[in-house]
Amino acid sequence: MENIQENQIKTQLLPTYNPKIVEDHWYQFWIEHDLFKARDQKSETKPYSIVMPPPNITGSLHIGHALNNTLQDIMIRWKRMQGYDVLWVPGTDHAGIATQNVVEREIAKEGMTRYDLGREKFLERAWQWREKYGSNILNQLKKMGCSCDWSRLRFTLDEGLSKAVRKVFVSLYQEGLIYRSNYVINWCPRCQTALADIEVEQREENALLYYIIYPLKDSIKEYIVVATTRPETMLGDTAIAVNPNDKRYKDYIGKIAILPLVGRELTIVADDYVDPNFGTGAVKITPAHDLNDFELGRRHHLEEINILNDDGTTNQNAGSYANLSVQECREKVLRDLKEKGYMKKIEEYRHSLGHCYRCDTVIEPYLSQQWFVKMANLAKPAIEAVEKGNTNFIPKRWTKVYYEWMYNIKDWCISRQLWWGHRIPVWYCQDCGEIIVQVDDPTECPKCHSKNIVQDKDVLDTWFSSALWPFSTLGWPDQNSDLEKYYPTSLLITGFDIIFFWVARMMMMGIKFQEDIPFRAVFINPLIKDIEGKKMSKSRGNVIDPLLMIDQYGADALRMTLASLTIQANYIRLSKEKIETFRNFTNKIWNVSRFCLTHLEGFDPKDCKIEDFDFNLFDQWILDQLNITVKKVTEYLNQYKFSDAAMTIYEFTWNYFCDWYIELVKDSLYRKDIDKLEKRKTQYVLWHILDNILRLLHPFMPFISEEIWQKIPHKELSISISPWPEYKKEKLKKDIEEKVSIIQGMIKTIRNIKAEMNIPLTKEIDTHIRVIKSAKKELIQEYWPYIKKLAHVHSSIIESSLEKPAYSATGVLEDIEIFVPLKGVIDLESEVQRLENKLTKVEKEMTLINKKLKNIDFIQKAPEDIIQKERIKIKELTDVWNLIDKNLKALKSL
RNA sequence: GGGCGGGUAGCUCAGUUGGGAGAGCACUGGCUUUACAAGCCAGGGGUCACAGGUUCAAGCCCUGUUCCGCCUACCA
Repeated sequence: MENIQENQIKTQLLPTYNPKIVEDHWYQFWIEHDLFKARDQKSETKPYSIVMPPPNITGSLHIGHALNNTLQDIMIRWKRMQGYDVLWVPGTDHAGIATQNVVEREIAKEGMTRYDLGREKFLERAWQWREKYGSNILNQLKKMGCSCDWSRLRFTLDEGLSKAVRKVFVSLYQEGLIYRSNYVINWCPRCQTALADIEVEQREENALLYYIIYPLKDSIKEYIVVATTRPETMLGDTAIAVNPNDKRYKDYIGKIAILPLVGRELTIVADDYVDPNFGTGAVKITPAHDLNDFELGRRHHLEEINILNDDGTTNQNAGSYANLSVQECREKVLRDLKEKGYMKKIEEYRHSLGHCYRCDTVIEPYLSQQWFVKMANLAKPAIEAVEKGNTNFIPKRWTKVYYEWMYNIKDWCISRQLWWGHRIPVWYCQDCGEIIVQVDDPTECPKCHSKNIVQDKDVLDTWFSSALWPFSTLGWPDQNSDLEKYYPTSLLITGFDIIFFWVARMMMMGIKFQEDIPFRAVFINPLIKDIEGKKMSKSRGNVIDPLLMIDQYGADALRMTLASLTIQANYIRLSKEKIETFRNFTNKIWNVSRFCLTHLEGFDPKDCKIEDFDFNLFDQWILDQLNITVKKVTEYLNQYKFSDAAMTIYEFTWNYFCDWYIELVKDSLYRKDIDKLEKRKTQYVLWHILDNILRLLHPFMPFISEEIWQKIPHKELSISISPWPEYKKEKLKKDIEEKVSIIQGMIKTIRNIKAEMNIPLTKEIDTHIRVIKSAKKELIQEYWPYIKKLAHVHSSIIESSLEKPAYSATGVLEDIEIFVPLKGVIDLESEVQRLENKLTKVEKEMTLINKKLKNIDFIQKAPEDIIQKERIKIKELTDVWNLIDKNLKALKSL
């Protein structure tokens, strides 16, 4: 607390806002006072909960995290201010492959592989690494101002979460929804593990299509030609397939072909899978290295020959081609085929190739024994939940993406040949062959009581534990009040790239194990690209580092920028310049607050009786505008329109409060002879508006709003637990806005004349104002001091009838004429030109409206109020035109 | 092949039910106006991709065309 006060003295007078001496202090303050902590089951308060998409422990905060967590924090802080019992669960993900890669690289520096260390020692190293670096990203989130409940921090490999993983696995296994099978899966030879389909990135590449001659047995002349992009896989061929309706090959079906270089006999089979129009219409079949071939092989009971080792080199099944990398093997096979005359031709070809999403290595389809989850039945209720609207995607179009994947869902390969992760809770009895699947580690085989049991070597896909995140983090499977109170969570915010990986799987697991959806809404935030629309990447050198931006501009500026960009699109473009805009905004807030603070000296809202105050036109106007702003911002946040919400506050603060209200009240604030009550009233409005701006701003810009709010009179300990401004439904006085707009119009018109006549704004001038309507005349007279001040006018005549001074410039506002006598100063020609330009503008508008009004169909068919509007418009424009024209003629006759 | 998103000011983008084209940045001119030059004041700038249709009225609804981006699919 002392620190903070010292700090306030330091910052009080600085003319520019310095986030560096403010941000850490307030974060510490919030933490010290437990302001981010959710209540508990005893609290009756309505809950609002979000579970954070857990960043990888290997990760460092990038701009995508910054956006995602800013949006969550906005919602969380907003709901907290609205009085909800708010819970934002933070946590990290153990990231199987990524972490293992990092630790392997580390021990490689010591000249070792993980196999040198052994599983146990390797895992020790991995945990050490995690202890040392695994919280980096969480500390970076604190820099962002994220108001997570750190007392509920979770990690996917925690004891509790691991228990949840085991319980889910065992339960799904017992239900027959998890099974073990030999299947062609995606194999990353570098990571040496299986990958799920969606972990493979397809990319189009230039390749070659090789046409290879396969001779027929018992025939010297006849042969069959097959086309392939992966010639080395021929070593695992066990058949050739043709389409049964392909006349060209009718006589070949059932015959035997000889595999070149190897000599293996291949049956020629008929199958509908083969497209007669592609290649030669004949396909080599390699069941162990191609999914389609595998399935065809099963239909025709073909032999499955695996020619690869786990590391992607060829095994003994490749014969004389053994112990080569795929590339080396391909080269050797091609060389030999050409040499021996088996290569018919080679064509250039473009096709898509799978790459590992973690290390980009080319994926090999690979036959191996893996664990799978049966998805179809799990998907069904998860689809229904969205169809019924129990869970809503925002923007809505993402529902289609979700459905598309869910309808075509395939079984999920969940075993990974890694060491870092949740080890599969399956044990095999070495004596009787029993398979033991249970939550707790067994000590003996339940069937034969042998102690000779070994656990499955594999670990589970990281996403398997992530899928449980919304309930495992809340304490499941332990009976626990958090789960009861905060599940289903209120909202999930994430990127569209993990709708399949994560959102869909959480939906399925949540519904399966909690019998309820995991979240009521899913907001899909856009992905950030650079200003040219290119993806940010280290190799391109176009990354914007959020921590650097915080250092340069402050966390608030970054957050507000990100919020202001968050429209409901797929991509948004970010640049430093955009952040600068909002850094400037923080400075604007800082300075208007400095202004307010100097005028709030000695002010205490407790001394105020609002009934005693006589709010003038501008007071009422700014209070109304604030009220409208509160309504808009609240509605926008309700609809997750972050950009609109942010920009509405921005506009009110800058364009209404700073540009107009502050300027309008300055005079009375500086006046020495001001009435005490009058002064207190003005102070009250200043305080009230500023206080509300800060509270509206707090979810977006938590630091600066707290810093300033603590300096103005306030009740609560922190702005973060002060109430969100409420919209007051009372009818606004209709004429207030109209009156203010006339006064603003007068000021702007005079300023415009000055600017266009090259007169400095601050040069005092005289004006003659002709205003016929007495109500308007009185209005202008009443508020003349304000117009005089803001437009820098020296003296004025305001009459319903007066002569236009001969040598003068003219401004027209509706039916009001403003003359600025400029004898000796005015350049007649340029004033004529100026008025003519204005006339042209008005004429253009009039033409459009006249066209409408002359259209009989319009008069007959358009609604009355629309027609009326147009008539009023044309009347006003005509008046303005006449006035300008009259003055123009007068000028010309001089 | 299938699907989705988008083409509005020089740039980045708003524009909810059809009814006077907006913002930020950039640009131009002026300003030592006592909170702020990270500022203040004033201003210029758009055939709303193209073609057709519905309508009294279309940036918005419908059809077609075109260009860009993304996702997805087992054509070897």
